[in-house]
Amino acid sequence: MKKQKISDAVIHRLPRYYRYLDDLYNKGVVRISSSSLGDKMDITASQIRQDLSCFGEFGQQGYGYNVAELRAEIGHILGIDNGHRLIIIGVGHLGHALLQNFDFEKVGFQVDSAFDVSPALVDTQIRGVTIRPMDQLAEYVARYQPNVAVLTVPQNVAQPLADQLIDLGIRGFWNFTNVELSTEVPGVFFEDVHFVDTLLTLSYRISRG
Amino acid sequence: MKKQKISDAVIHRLPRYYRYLDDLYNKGVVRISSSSLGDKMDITASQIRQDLSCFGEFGQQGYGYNVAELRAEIGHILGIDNGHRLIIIGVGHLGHALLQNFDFEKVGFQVDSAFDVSPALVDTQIRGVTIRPMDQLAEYVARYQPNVAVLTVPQNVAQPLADQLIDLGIRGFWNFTNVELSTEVPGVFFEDVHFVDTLLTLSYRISRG
DNA sequence: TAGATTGTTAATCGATTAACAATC
DNA sequence: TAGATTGTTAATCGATTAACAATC
Repeated sequence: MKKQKISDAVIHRLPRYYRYLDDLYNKGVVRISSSSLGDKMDITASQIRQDLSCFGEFGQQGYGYNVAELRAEIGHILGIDNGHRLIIIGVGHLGHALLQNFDFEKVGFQVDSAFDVSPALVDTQIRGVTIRPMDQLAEYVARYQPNVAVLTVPQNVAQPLADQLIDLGIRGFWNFTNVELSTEVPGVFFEDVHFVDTLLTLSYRISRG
Repeated sequence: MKKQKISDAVIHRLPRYYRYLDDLYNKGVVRISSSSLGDKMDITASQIRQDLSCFGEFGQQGYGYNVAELRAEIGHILGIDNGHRLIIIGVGHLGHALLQNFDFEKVGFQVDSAFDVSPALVDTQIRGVTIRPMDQLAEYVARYQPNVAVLTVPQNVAQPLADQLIDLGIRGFWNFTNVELSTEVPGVFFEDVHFVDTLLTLSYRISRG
């Protein structure tokens, strides 16, 4: 096992490994070799072994990898068992879609609460999560200390809101607004989901492909 | 200008360039140099110039780039002016969110129609787009020949639906289901939006950061 | 045991950065 | 003109692939 900085390229492949292993696991597959996993995922066996070697030794010569075990190991590397607690800010159509359909528990996140400005939504529940008014946000975060916030709010309020939440202790942002967020505070991470970028990539490919 | 295969790394930076240039354009900025754009975007001036050189010469020595012009050029490279026409399949919370909030026109896509199985939704309109029943999908696509489909449907129907739509002429898929789609047919492109992957990346970072 | 497959080192390939002549 | 900044070539850096000894 090499102990060094993990490259972004490797980090971005980890969730994909996890998805494939989870799928194999659910199908009851017991073992898999790097080469057959590579075939499925359309990458080289070498790359899989090289990637995994950043984190430890999970296989066995002549056998390959135990699916359940490797799935659990990668889940652990990804922090799935770290008990993250999150809040959803903005329960418009998108926030609603996430609350209703996204399986947060499966990837180790507990949804503590949701917040919205709309009086019609406040005090209603979606899938057991209570929607609270925005003006209770600061107090709530200060008291219950969730560590992640999902931002499904209008663009213009995103950065000031993030700044406020960072002060209150939020350390991760799953950002669905179309602006890139940033902060000077160390140890805070943003994951920006830019819908526009992926649609434009598609546009590029069908235009030139 | 080098004429060769454009790498994925470059392609994935193009939408981000476009976003920044669009922002500068809207702010009325007239010119920008590769170094000041690099500062804003937190990448090197060299990389910007190298990337752009794949597609042509858009700057001027001693001056830099004209913002409006470069924005238009990159938009053109991305195929924004190609008159893409798309349909949305599945008008649950997510499909609804896209229909209601996403500015398709701004990136060169016209929303022709939407489809859903729910009788309650059929024949209603969202932002001027009529929702049609799923059993009219094949006939509609065959007749009106849209080229892109947005998939916001349950996982298990995604691949067979995609296969059917490819037969009918769809060439690009903006796929929001959590499965990776594929096809043998050449010239068909999938852009998978894996929410799970980005949330897991965030989990990794806050767990180790 | 023999065959299969790992983890790791070395080789290759590609992407990023630096440098600079050309020139607006 | 002098200063600024491009487009491009060369140098560097990092990521992917290949190869193979170790070993289950």
